[in-house]
Amino acid sequence: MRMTQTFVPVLKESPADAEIISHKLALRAGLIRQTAAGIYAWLPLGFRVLKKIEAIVRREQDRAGGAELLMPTVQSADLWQRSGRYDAYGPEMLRFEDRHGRNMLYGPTNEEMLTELFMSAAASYRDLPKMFYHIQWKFRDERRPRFGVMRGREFLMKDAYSFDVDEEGLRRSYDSQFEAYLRTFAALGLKAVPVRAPTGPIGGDLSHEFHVLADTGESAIYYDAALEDISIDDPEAVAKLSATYAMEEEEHEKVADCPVPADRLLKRRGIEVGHIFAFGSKYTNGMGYSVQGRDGEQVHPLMGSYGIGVSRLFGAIIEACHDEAGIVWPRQVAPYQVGIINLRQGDEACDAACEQLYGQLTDAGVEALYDDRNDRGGAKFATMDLIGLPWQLIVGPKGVSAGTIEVKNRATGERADLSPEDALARVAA
RNA sequence: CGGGGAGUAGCGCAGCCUGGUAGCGCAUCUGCUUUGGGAGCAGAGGGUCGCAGGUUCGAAUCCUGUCUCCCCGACCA
Repeated sequence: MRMTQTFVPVLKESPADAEIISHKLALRAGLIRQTAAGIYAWLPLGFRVLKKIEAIVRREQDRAGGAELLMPTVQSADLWQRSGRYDAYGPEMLRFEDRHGRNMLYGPTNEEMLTELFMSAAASYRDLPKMFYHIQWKFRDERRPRFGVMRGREFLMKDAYSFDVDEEGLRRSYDSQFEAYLRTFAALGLKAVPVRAPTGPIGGDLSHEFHVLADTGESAIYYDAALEDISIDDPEAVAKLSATYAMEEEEHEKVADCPVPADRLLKRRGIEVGHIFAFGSKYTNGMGYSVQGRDGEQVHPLMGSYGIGVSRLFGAIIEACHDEAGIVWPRQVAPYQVGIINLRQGDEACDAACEQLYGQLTDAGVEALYDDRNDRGGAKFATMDLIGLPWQLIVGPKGVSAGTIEVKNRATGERADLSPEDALARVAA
């Protein structure tokens, strides 16, 4: 993509609305624009990142045996009245009427809908187990939206729902999501800590929150340093991790005797990006759904639900991956892998060198953003650092006449003057 | 929802107290000079001062109402 064809409205100064670094950078780098409190438009660059995050989440859900479907954003109130949550949910639920005066709502979650969809067609234990997921926009009318897309009212969420006949099955489903979460966050280039969570009003006895470590994170978490040594490739990783101490500050303070020796107890800040629950028969029982079991009796399937805040991850990644100059995208989610900076737009040799690089990268399937604007070098450097693509190819008259391209690694700052061939090989690796 | 703050050009802000028809920096446009880390000079364009009432000869400025946004707190992916 050429800079002159896309739309990357970068800002030198942070809009006064933004408070935290990820929000400021997302606005300054031209990734998002706020359109109302807690509601954002995703501009071309930001949208590419969001789609990449979503793709990684999807890949790991598929790997875990999830069946993807897509439920609507707008739901009817009846459904929620049947589960009893229409009144219980409170003003966080956005409610409205359609033209016929029917009560509708913009879905804050889909437990009711999915339960009804599946259970109305499942009659036997043979239909189980099942794991469904969808990635859809949701709306929760937060009292106070803040932190940009990390705490928006409209947000993109992956939510999965499992149905099992017995506790062992539920545990297997839960663990498969647990593992999928570990894989997802690792694939995004993030360090995430699974924290045992209080189950609260949802009930059940099994719940974990996943926190991405970032110095500016909202919550403090305490955990056993041993946790960092557990590899995701260890077949026992889930069991080991769930057995390792990790608690949010508030819960940690309630623990009388912390089982972790002081020298191994770490305190870090984190951003909650995922939450998984095993809540059993709450909905199937409440909504009167059962299947026929092996012995002929009717049983209420046991459910779990598993959420990942996809748009929140967007903010969390920036929060975890930036420096003074701007964003430093992990390769896996970068909107483009390579930025080409033409220092002398209009100079025949520079233009030709850039066009050739751009063409070769594109042909090789390497996503490249070519800054072909008629700007000065300084402005292009600042823009490229701000938007944080992993690699920069810097093309100037000196290098071109010497037959070299400067390659800069955004994360390390490392630079090298290479031949065009070597430069391409370097960034395509 | 309680407490606090803000709406003036695309962005950041001043002007308001002490009414007289709007200004600064960045950005934008034109020209010239520049060109390896957000260029210089000269010129130019752009604002119903959130909205609605009211007071006044006259309102960005004073009064009333209203809408929106932000921050702190309690709750959440």
